[in-house]
Parts: sequence; structure tokens; C-alpha cells
Amino acid sequence: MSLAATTDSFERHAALFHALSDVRRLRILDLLRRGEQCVCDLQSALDCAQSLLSFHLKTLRDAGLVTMRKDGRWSHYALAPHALEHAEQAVAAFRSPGLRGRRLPISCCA
Amino acid sequence: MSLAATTDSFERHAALFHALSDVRRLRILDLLRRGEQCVCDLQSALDCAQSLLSFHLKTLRDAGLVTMRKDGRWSHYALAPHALEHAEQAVAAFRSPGLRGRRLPISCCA
DNA sequence: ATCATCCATCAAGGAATCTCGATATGTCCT
DNA sequence: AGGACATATCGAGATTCCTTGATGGATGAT
Repeated sequence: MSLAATTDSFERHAALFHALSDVRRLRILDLLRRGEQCVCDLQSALDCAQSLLSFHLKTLRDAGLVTMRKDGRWSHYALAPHALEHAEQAVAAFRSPGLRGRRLPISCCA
Repeated sequence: MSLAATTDSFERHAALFHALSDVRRLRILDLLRRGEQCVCDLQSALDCAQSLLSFHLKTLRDAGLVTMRKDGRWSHYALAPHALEHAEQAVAAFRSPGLRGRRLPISCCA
């Protein structure tokens, strides 16, 4: 069985990559690299409708990429501690195995 | 400027992650880990309509994740040599910088 | 030349996703 | 209590994406 083989893991990985597949969400993650930020900061940096930002933050939360901390009326978002390391491993799971083992064409119709 | 900061790079990264955000495409990449394969092999492994497979292969090609080699009436697909390494770097670009530098809350509204 | 095979592409329908405006919830201030 | 503010959620329209079935081009076999 390959590293990434179960149907479940394909679905989990696809969902993770989907969360990363939107420009606005990537901008949010990039802003969070500097540290925890509240929604109002993100909103002024992104210049977009408040409900839209909230939608994308929920998407990132559901994917496990960010965490939220409520403080009074403010919500603070931050990168989830190891989420991006996991995402890197998810990518790595699809790299071809090392040069050991057969790597040459195994086609039926060469 | 952050590692991942230009609008262009956000768009390129989002497009790359989008190509990885579909279960069928991940299964194709997983099959290709064993080496180059022709479309008929992929089709029997995936058990899906031929035009659908072709659509997903085109998506992977457009994202630079796979390469195609034509041989007579057959097309052979393989993982693009460094595509997944690039994808890993694309993920890494969004990790928070090291513990050096300010990482604590910098919110306006703490 | 004719026919079968492999594959890419097209058009159309359906499903998922994004975006916006409006509303709801909870918090702070007076 | 009442009002202002921060944020989440909902409904509807717009957009993008996936899926299917049909068509067409290229290749090889007879």
C-alpha cells in the first residue's frame, strides 16, 4: 500500500488542499505568519466585505489551518501550530518513492 | 515583504493547490508514484469515464504536476520531476517565521 | 481505403463554491 | 435598558468546477 493510499486520506488531503486553493485564504494565512491577529486587522488588510472574511476564516478553521480565540467582542485568529507541517507531509506523500525499486515504465501498451 | 507575498505568487500557489484538491486527481498522482503509466492503465485503475480521466489529466498537466509523452496512439503520463517539491515549498512559504522576531499578539484591539 | 482503437475536446447539465446584503448574537458602554 | 460595535450566520445570485455523452483527430491493423 502506498503512503497516501486510503480513500479516507485522499479525502482529507483533498479537503486540506481545497482550503489552500483560494487567493484570499492564502493572503489571510500570510498575514497570520506575523502572529495572532483580530478580525478587524485582517479586514482592513484585505479590504473585503466582513461576511466574506468570516466565510473564509470558517473555511480555514474547518480545515484545521487556523485557530480562533474569543476575547470579549473580538475574535483573534492564529496559524494552527502544526497544520502547515501536516500539509507539507500531505504533499510529500505523493512524491515518487526513492530511486530504489522499479521506476521505469510498467505500461501495458509500450 | 513576506516569503509568499506577491499577488502573482498567491495566484500561482492557489492554482497549484486547486489541482491537488480533488480526490480523483490525488488517486492519479498516487498511481503515478510507481512510474510512468499510459491512460488505459489509469482508466482501468480508476474505473471512470474516459473523458473524465482526460479532463483531470489536463488539469494536472496545466498545473505542471504531470508530464505527457505521446507514443503512437498511446499517451503516457508521469509525475513531473520536481513539481511536488515545489508544492512542498509553496506550503512552507506560509509557515510562520522562526521564533526569532516578534511573534506575540500585535492586535489593535487587545 | 476502411475500420477499430486511443485519446482529446466540446457542449450541456448539475453540483459545489464564492460573494453580497441582510439579519442575528453576544459584548461593551452609558 | 438601550445603543453601538465586532463578528457569525443565513439566503440568494453569480461563478466556477465536475461529470457525462457525443464528436473528431490521429494512429495502426487488415
